[in-house]
Amino acid sequence: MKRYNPKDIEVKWQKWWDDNKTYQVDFDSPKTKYVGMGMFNYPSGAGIHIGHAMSYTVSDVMARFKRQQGYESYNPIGWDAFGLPAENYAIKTGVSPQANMATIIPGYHKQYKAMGWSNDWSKEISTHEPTYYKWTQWIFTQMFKQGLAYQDARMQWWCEKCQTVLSNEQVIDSKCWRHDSADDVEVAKREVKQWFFKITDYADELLEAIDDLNWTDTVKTAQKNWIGKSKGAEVTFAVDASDEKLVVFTTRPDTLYGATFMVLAPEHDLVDKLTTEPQKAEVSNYVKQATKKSEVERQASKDKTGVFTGAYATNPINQAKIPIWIADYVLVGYGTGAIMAVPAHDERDKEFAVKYSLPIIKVVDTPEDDISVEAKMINSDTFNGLMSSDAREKIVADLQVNNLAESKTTFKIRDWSVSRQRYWGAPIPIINCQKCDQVLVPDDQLPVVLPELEDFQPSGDGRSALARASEWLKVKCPNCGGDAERETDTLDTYICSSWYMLRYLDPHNSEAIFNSQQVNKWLPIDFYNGADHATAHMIYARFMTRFFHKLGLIDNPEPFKKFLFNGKVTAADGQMFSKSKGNGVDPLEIINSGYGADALRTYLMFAAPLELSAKWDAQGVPGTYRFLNRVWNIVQEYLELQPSSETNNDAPLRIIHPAIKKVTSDIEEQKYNTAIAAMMQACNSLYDLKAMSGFDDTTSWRQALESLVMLVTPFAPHMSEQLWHDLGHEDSVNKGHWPVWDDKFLASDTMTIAVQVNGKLRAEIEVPSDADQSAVLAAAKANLKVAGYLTSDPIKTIYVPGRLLSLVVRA
RNA sequence: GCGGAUGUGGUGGAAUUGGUAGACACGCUAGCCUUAGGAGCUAGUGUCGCAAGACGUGAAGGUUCAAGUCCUUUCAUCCGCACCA
Repeated sequence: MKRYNPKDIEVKWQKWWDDNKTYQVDFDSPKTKYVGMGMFNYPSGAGIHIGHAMSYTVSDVMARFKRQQGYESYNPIGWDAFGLPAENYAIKTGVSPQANMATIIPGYHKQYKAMGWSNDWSKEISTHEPTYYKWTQWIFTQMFKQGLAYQDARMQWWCEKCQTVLSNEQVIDSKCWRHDSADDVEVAKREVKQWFFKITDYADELLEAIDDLNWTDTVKTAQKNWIGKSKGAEVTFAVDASDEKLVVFTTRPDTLYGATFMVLAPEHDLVDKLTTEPQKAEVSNYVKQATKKSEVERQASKDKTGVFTGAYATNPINQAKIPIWIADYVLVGYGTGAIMAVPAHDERDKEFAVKYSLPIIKVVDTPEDDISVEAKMINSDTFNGLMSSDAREKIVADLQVNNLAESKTTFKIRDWSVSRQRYWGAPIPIINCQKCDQVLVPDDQLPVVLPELEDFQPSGDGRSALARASEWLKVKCPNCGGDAERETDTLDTYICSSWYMLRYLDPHNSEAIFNSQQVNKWLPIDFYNGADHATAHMIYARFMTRFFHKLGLIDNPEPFKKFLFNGKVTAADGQMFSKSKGNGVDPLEIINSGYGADALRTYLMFAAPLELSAKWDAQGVPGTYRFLNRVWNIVQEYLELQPSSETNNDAPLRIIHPAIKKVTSDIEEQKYNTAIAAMMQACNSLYDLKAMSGFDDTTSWRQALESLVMLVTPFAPHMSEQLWHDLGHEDSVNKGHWPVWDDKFLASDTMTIAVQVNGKLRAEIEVPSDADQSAVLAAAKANLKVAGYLTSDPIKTIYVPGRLLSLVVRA
């Protein structure tokens, strides 16, 4: 009998699929489209590890499943090639990132193909190719034209090692995400001119649309918190002995009578102007200290510190004079950078008031000052007795008459900082002209090609190595024709990865970013998964898609229909796989050791529910290997015996049809572990049946075995392709072959009913499937064991049809 | 601190959503078989107990004929966010 030997089979079918273009998608196909994909991969020298293998198999199974069901199913492939590691490697070795990618990416090809992923390689893209980043740059020009790209000097995180600014999410535990080991220093803030995309303009719609997304709740909540909408009001306070107005944001204008002092962020514009002469020294000292500290350092110690400015403000509601302080617990980037402090009803203000002996006035009559409880107003003049929610509206309305307040909504999300002072990225298509200021590179001159260099060290003045590419740098202003210089900043790689899914849908278009009609046909991405980036990347991709929607380029404002935030595979000790720890497991190791990709894929999908993270257990692969081996062997035995009896025995069908139903619905919901368990169970039952009655009834057996092969295909595509062909087929099982169950094979002749007496299981009885309650009851009473517990007639009888009979007797 | 999730045998995990807890695997034990193979087959494997039986889903209460599932309190672990006014 032919033995299961993955080594021979897998390579053979991988080649056959390539030759037959099995996974090549026809964008114009009349079939219903389906797109299943995992998150963009960043190609590093280390190659993929088991964690990647798990993630990409999840979407591959989905794409294969749909392809088998007859969809035109697309599993796209591409590389998020720009980014720091390749550049740092270039600085260290002198090997250009271009050359480096040219050797790294083929290694990925090898791994991806060995895993048996059904990618359409004819549509491969990479973000570092000018044919791609031409359009990344084009997006920048569109943002600029729409007023959504702007430059501004900001305090930015700066990593000394990277010589670049970092976004908030690239700062982890006060260290750079790339330099987070014990001997790396913490990042600090620096004022740098940065380009921003005005994602805040989209904050509201990005938030509103979340509820309708078919995504994991964790991700939806994380995005909501990230966007952080709060409704409140801006209230204007007059400043004593000054024309300046102090505007604060508050979510609780009803507590205005309880405002006993004001607090400005140390960076607030008015600090200098307001500070009185005697306080100047102390205030400037505090400001200096505060700005030197990183935001993370400030947050590390929650002790409230601050100093008095010497100035007073007038509360617009009751003309009370209250002192103005500065303190670093007020953040410059949120609201107006200034607050009215209501120590009676705010923990932070209270702590501050206690420390500096400032008055505390209670204005909402709540137990324990819990302001989230709805209660009546006190100490608030004419508003006393009102419910706080009513007072909230009334106070704003009253002040609004004199323009002293207005309803306002604020967001936590900040504009997206998109420029990086690095070489290995898409150059920002801007020309700086002394006369004309910032001028866009005209569309017909795109792409601005990244020049090849020999030295990749940042220039040291805060600019990238591009500042030394003098020939590239010098350019004529497209506006006035005078001498000008190119922008030396490049774009954040998050931009490259926020629109790639759209490019996948028209990857070779050289005339436009994509063809709208085609993208409209193929959007949204039906299935998307990944173990990271619940917020940043996923919000950016949504923002970008909405932007294209506004431009009229696409109909659908949301890119991803279904998003699965899957768990990670960690090392056996629970640690993350990482290059620095050197604990990565190369999938090729497992595959080449003889178990093959099919067993590895099946194990990874079987080990745990996908949203849970699982520990890598090398013992697990032999387990699924055994299962595949059993599927292989029973098919081979069937073929070898060439049975020819037609006995009308539908037993094999009664085993396989319930499995078809279960597997189909489980895969649809990405419950792969139970889908695989159901296949194992069916396979075991088929073995039992074979032991009992052999391959009785050839036709039923053939149907059962072919169905089993089809069911296994998404997980073990190579083995099942071989079996499919052994069973006499010449086409691919991977395309258009998914079994359909027939309800008539789901039911059996008898059913097992659990019988409980006084809530305890006492017996299981076998009754005909059509037995009604009285028949079941009679059968139960006839059961000796049950009868022994029935000391009297049941005073209560509960029957759950087909499952359980519960009898209650007096104790 | 806030938010989200998770807690079930020696291990990974099932459980039709209030209806037989431990499916399916891993591991382990015993036996069989052999063209000694990353084998295969048979039986067993929650705990206590010779058994009958009792107990058992982080802990403690509660509702119910019936609770892993619902309610109340509580503990632990993981992941986000973190002075957002």
